[in-house]
Amino acid sequence: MSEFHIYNSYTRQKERFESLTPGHAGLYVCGPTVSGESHLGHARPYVTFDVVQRYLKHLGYRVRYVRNITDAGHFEEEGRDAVDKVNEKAKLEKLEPMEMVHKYTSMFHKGMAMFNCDEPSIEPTATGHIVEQISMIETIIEKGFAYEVNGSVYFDVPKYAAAYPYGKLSGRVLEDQLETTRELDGQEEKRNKADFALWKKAPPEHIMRWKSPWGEGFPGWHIECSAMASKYLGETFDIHGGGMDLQFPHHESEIAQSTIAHGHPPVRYWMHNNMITINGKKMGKSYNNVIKLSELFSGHHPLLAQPYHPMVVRFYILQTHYRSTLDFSNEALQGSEKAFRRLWEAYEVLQNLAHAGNADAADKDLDAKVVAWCHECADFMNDDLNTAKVIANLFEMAPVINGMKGGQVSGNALSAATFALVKDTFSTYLVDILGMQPLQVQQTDKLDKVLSLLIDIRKDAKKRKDFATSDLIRNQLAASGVLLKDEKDGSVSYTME
RNA sequence: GGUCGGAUGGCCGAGUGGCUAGGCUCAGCUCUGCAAAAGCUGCUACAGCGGUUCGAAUCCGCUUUCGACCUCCA
Repeated sequence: MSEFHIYNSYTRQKERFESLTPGHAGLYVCGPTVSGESHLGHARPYVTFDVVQRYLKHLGYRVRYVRNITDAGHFEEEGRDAVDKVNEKAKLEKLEPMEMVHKYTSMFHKGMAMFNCDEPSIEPTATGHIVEQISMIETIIEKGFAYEVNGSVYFDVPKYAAAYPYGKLSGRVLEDQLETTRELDGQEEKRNKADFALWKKAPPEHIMRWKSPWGEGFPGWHIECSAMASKYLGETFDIHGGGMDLQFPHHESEIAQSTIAHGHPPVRYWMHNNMITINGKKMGKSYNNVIKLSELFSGHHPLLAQPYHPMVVRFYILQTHYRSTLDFSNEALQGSEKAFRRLWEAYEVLQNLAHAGNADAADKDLDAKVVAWCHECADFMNDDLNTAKVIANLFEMAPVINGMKGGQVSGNALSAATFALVKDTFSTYLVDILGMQPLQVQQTDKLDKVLSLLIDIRKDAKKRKDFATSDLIRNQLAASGVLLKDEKDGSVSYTME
């Protein structure tokens, strides 16, 4: 595809992306609830939409990327008491709510940085936008689609559904929702079971509470995203992203609220990433099968055979299409680690490779293939972000690059222009768009000098056929995580684990 | 129960009518003092049963089976 196409969850088909304001693109992604540490499952949407954002920039758009921090408002409905989720956890940990929110927000930011996710342009917090949320609720009440009961405000879903396509996004029928047998808090207050809360009255023990026209309380489940998205991206904006599990009720409610408040639907393209599963089951708090990011990076978890570098995880995620489920296993992660090491090394080899300078390709067939592989990368990205195929094409070129270094492919096989195209394709796609970084930390000069010394001693030993010494140096260094490699030309390189 | 989406080689995972996806593993070879790396070669699958078609992993139907959502969830 020669233009960017996105699978729109709302229409259930691929559509050509066309931004509302030429040259600009607005992207909103549902961010984390900072009442706990992020886990592997959370990494998927943030990596996915980081690539979306990077690709839009690559296409020349100026992107405003908004990702919220939910630091209040969502409440759990366990048992009879509706409690603010943030509030409850804070009590357990004997932390001030803001203290805990800060802690997990900070951890989240560190995790995102390790994944090399670009920071959003705006990262609004729910607690910082209570005024906007109240104002939006007032508008909905004025328009007659919400009602107040006992200090709480509910959205009138059946009334909305009579005039608008409620349930279209999530493929739901309102009648089914009305038959819910589950006992929910505040159910007796609602006019209809399908109604959802816009504002909840705070019980006395609730710490997080704000004054409102309806008394002291806190915002309902979904209003924060609608209020903040419209504030920073406009009443209609281009892309709204998030996990598939948010389609209902979260995103469906967002559409309903915004449609009433603003008179039209809020989002032009809905994008939903699929879940990460573990042993075939979704990774989620309710399944008790989560692997937290810190556990993933340290390897301290019963299900982990080893630690995994954030870049390995990122690569693993991008090797699969974002709308497919991705099953976790040590075997798969280990495979990705090896694969990524090989691909990145090919990229590094490419950086240091000199081309013969010939204008015409000596191997026309190979040259044509390589050119096609490079050009296809754009088509794959344009076809609903097929990062898996982009990576596959980069792998196709790895043997060519390594072969040019090792002598299996002659230095003039490709034309100078094609060689430059390969270099550009790798840095553009692997680094800029997929956002990959090296696994190794940059060595310090001092360490480099020490290693050079050891390498020289070993070279000398090899000359004297003193293999006992040369192998001792190599093996001891390997035990310390420094791997020596004898190159074909007699030089020695090293990599660090 | 309702709605939706899957079932691809030892493993992971692309792919909506015809062309070897790719990665990892494994085996053999080349190179190498040995090793590692790299290169080459091999392993050719689409849950089952019908149907449409010159031709189906890909379209249709049925069966089996797994999962997601319907409740906070990325």
